[in-house]
Amino acid sequence: MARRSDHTREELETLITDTAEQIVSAEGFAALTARRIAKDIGYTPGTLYNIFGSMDGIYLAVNVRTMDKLLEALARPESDAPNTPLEERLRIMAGLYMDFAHENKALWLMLFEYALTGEIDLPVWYQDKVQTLFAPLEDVLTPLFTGKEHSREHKMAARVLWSSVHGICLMRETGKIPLISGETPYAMSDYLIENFIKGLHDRAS
Amino acid sequence: MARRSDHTREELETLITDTAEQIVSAEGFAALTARRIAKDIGYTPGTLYNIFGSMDGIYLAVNVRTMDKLLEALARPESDAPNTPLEERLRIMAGLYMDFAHENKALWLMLFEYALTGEIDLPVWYQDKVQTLFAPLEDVLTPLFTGKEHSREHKMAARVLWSSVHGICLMRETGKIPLISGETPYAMSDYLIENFIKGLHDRAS
DNA sequence: ACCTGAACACCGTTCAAGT
DNA sequence: ACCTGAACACCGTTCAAGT
Repeated sequence: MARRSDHTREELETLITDTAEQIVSAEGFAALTARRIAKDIGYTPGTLYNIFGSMDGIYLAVNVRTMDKLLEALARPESDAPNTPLEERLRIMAGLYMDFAHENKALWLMLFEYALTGEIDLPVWYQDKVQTLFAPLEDVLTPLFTGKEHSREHKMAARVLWSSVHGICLMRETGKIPLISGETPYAMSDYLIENFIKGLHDRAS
Repeated sequence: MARRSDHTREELETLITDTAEQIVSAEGFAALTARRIAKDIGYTPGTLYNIFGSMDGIYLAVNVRTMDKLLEALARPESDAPNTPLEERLRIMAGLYMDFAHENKALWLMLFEYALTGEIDLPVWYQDKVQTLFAPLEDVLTPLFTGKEHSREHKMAARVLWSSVHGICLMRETGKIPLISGETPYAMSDYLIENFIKGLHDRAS
C-alpha cells in the first residue's frame, strides 16, 4: 500500500510510546506486544519496525520516560526543606522511591524485568540516563564526604544505599519474598538508613 | 497413540526438571519453552502438561532446586569456623551468596525473573521454601538480638541485610545498573555490612 | 491410563509488493 | 518514502483420537 502520512515520524514515535506506556500501566509488561500496539494505533506491526527497529527500541523508549518521571518524583520539594537533617532527607528520598514504585508498579518493574538476562549491551545514552538516577542521592550524602579523597566512597555509599532500598522495594512489589508480617517496607528502609548512617558517623568521628 | 511406559511418572518428573535446568543454565530462562523441553526428552509438549499441568509447574520445580542448592552453598563450613566474629561471618555469607549467584547466574536470575509481575499467588510450599533461605542469616545475627522482645527486629535485620546484598548482586549480574568503575560487589557488600553492624552495636551499648 | 498429533490463538520479525 | 499483507518460524495450551 502507500504512505498514509496521517502522522509524521515524530508523531508516530510519540503515539507508539504513549500507547506502549498505557498498555504496560494497565495490563503489565507481559501484555506489551507489537501486534497489540499496532492494533491500538491502527497500523500494522511493520510500521513499528520502521520507527523503532525492534521491540527493544520501544522498551527503551518507555523506560527512559519512566526514569524521567522517577527523577522528577525524587526531586520533589518535600525532600529539599532547609535544615532537614541528613538522615531525615534520606528517609524521605527512600520513601519517595518506594512511593513511585508502588504507584507505577508495572512501569517500575519493567525497568528491571526487561532483558534482565539480555547479553546485548544497552546503548550508552540509556546507561547515562540510568546514572542520573543516583545524582539526587549523592547530593544528599555530600556533607558526609567532603574532600576529593572520599569521592569513591561517596559514590559507593550512594549505590549501596540505593541497592538496599531497591531490594526492599522489590520484596514489596513482587511478593516473591514475603515481608515479615506487620513490617512495612518503609520501616525496613528507615531501619537500614538509621543504622548505616550511624555507622558512617562513627567513622567520621 | 499409546502410553509408551518408557518412563514412570516419577522418572518423567525428574527428566523434565533436569532438562529444564540444563536449558536455563546453558541458554537462559528465555530459551526454556515447552516445545524445547519436549524435543530434548523425546516426548511431545502434551506430556509436560500431563505431568506438570503448565509451564509454571516446571518453573517452580526448577526454582525449588535452585533454592536447595543455594541453601547448601550458604551452609558451607567456611562460614562456621568457631570464634569467627559476627561481622566476618556476615561478610562470608554475603560472599557465598554472591558467588552462588555468579556461578549459577541464569538459574539465580530465573528465581526473580519468573512472573516478577504475576498476580497469581505462589503455592504455600513454595513460599515456605523461600522463607528457609533467611534461616542461615538469622542464625548469624542471633547474638545481637537476645531476648524475645527483639524477635521482630531480628527478623527485620535479616531481611534488610538480605535485600541489600541482593540488590548489590542484581547490579552485578544484570549489568542494568552499572557498578562504579573499580568497585567490586564484594567491596560494596563489605562496606554495607561494616556500617550497618556498627550502627547496630551503637544501639546495644 | 498415557501419549500423540493436530489445532487454536497467539508471538517477533522480515520483506516483496503496492501507492 | 512509507505502509501493508503475507509469510516464516516460533510460542503455551487443549483435547479428540489412538493404543
